[in-house]
Amino acid sequence: MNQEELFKKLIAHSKEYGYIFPSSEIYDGLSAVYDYGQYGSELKNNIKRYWWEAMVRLNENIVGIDAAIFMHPRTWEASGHVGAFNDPLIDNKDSKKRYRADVLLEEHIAKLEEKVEKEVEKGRKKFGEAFDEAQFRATNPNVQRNAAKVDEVRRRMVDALTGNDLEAVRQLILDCEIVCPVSGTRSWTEVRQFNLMFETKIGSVSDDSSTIYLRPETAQGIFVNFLNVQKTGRMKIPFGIAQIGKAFRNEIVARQFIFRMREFEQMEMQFFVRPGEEMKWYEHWKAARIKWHRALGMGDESYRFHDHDKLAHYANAACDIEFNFPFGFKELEGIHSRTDFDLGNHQKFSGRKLQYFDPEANESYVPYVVETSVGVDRLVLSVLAHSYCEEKVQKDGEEGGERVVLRIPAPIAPVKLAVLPLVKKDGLPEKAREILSCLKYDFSSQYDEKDSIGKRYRRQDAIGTPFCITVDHQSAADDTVTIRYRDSMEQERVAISSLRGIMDEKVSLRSLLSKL
RNA sequence: GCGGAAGUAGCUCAGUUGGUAGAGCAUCAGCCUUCCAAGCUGAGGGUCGCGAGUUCGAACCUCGUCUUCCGCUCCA
Repeated sequence: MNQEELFKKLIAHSKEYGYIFPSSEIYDGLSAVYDYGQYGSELKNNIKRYWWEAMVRLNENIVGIDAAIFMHPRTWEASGHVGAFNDPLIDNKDSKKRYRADVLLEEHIAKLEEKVEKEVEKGRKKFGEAFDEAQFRATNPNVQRNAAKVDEVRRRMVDALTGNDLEAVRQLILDCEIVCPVSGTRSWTEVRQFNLMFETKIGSVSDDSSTIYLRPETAQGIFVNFLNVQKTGRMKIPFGIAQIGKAFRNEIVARQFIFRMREFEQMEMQFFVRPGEEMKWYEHWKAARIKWHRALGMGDESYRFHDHDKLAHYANAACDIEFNFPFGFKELEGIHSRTDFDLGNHQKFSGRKLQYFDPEANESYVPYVVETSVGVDRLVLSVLAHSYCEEKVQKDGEEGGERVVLRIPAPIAPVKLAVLPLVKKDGLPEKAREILSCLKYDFSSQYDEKDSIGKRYRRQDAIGTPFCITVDHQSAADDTVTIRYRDSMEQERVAISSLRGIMDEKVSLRSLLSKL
């Protein structure tokens, strides 16, 4: 089975077994929005708890908050989202390719500059030792012409972009005679702008100043609370603030199931450090985060780092932790050294001093930030993709049928165990119910007596239940049951009284957290 | 947003040149069963993605629209 087929089957399986449904499906769904079903939400909650406990509980110097989705609009000016999330886009009608208009212009400018340099190079060869570069640049007509063009194009581009004049951007592309790299033609569409932030209104609808945004990232909720947390929590640098919450981006194209959604959930931790020490902590969190992922036991080779060559405007180092999805290695988590960009800008925009007095260094400063930011939905997808498995089953040594099993790591599985009476008579259901009523307080459990025992095992396999506890005729006699393991399909007989201890050891988050 | 493919029961699909919708699995009720799906009996479930048009008549033809997958594009 190739990866594309596997991905399709995974999507179908997720729906059929109550993990993930298209949003508002009875109205034909909503593009790139999905709902988590009865098992999906359990899985997601378990993943979030694993992260939260690894961050907040295991680190004395990290605390968690839950900031509002709505924030003061100035927040997004300070963060740069109002400016940078507006990309002017243009399509070529012949090749049907889409480009960022500003990138096309930048490339054109780069070409012109290259021409200038070539001309200078020619001059250097021609005049040898006697070459006076400044003089040459000032007098050579070819250099002069192209340098003037560069200046003019750049000036017009900046004017058009800052003035938000999209028609002028298009006109400039036409005037420069920029052609599509693919089709080689100049039939361009209008320039359009997409703001990736969702807008809504707060309070009186008639008041223009009431436009607010759904947050496009959770990080800003942490930055604006930096002082609140630092002071009330008596936090000393280095320290971190963690948060799990929804973020919203109106992506032009959002696809690949729950990999890129318009509404998604992030788990972020912003770690505040002394300026100059950020690289040390950047390396520290890189190591800590990959360890966290690998502790899930889905194979070390499923993860890799990808260092960013092109850094965002706020970062001085950045990398992704990528997971091997059915559609290739893609970003799961980002680790960024954000410098003092965010706190510094909020300080500027709010007029409030966002500094920390460091008693050791005996000075005040705006702390530097190292961020870890992971997509919850992507984690869910990585778990499902890695867990989904179709395999042949042997019966009495002969080839039997096939089974579909979700090999979800037990500590995050939605259902931990199912209690099954071997048959629906002879007092076995009663005994099974008794066991269930003891275990259900500690573990997410199910009870099933319908159909043959084999069929019930398959049902539990399909939703990823790691353990089935089967009550048989021997159970009534000596108070033992069998534990049937999802992955190996093997069984083991244990005393009923030992069940809780055994289950706890196998399914508690402790088993993951202790590896960190 | 562009191009390609698709949309019929919870899932996988059939459905003749247009004539009032079917199967398997799944689900539910009951029977039978001492360990890895597919034993027996019965039941529920679909205005064929949605909306128009053509037609005496549309799941089928035409147009529009929504959604999904693939490619392009984009991605703090």
